[in-house]
Amino acid sequence: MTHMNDEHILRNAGIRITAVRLMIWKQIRHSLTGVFSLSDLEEAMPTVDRSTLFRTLTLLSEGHLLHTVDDGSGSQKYCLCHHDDTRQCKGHVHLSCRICHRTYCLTDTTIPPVPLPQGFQVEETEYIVKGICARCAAKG
Amino acid sequence: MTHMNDEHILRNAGIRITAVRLMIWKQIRHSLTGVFSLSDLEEAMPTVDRSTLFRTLTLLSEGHLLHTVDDGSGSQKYCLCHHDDTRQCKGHVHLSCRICHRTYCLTDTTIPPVPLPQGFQVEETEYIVKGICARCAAKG
DNA sequence: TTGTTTTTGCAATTGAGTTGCAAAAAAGTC
DNA sequence: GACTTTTTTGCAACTCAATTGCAAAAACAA
Repeated sequence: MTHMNDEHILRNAGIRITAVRLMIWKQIRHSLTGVFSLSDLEEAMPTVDRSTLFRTLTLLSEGHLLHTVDDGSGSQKYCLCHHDDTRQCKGHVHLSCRICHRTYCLTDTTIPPVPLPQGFQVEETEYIVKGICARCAAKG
Repeated sequence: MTHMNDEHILRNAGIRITAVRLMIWKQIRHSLTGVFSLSDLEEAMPTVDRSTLFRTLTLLSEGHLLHTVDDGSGSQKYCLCHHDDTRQCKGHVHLSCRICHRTYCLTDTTIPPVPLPQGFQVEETEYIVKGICARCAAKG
């Protein structure tokens, strides 16, 4: 966790500041919890155009302020990094709920390695547990 | 592996036989290797309509003759089961190549378990290693 | 056969992601 | 500050895979 303010964080990631970008970043950092999709963000910020949101998410990901999560739902998800830089926080397990379609980060559960065939160059590993989350299971 | 013929396999899975379904099943069983997408199947069988292929894939999956693979590419993949029933062969690791977009099944590499939070009901687990496959790495 | 149900092919729709382009905003220059 | 250049934004349009409604064709049943 950092004590930098939002402007500093963006600038530090090499992202030029604009009113819209700052607004989007603040929304993500302060209001969206856990893993979210472009649609979630769109819903939270109906005044900003989808393409702008999309481009900003891409920018934030490239700046390593967000990381992308493939939860197997077919739609790209994003996740705020708990470190200053996503490169320090990759490789943890995600839970994906079939009922509420929420995806949860198990930030502290790192992905156990497996033996891989010779010659395959690993870039990224996803470990997704699909099922029913505690909240939905409780409801019935 | 089974010594049943194709008709028997389908009937056994509770799928009614039609000429088209049999043709699709034979194509998958005898000609498509590894993990494939609807588009791959479409390409291999241009005379059959995409919606029919799609509905048949769904049917085969529901009958546990195929299993679905989320390789994070955004498009659904399918994989022929090496057992008679997909329920016996879930939970192995997949490799996904960023260059050729092929997905490989590591049939014998089971997914190592991780500790999960109380209350989450697991239904399925995906372990996907993304990167560059040996073939593409060799090319350059 | 004839009538009923299921399956298929076509066309259309959905939904997420993505792009081209002109207007608006920001940055740079005098 | 005024003017020019560059970047960003919003709109509309497009792509691509998945999915559905519906009428015709095929399979099944009596």
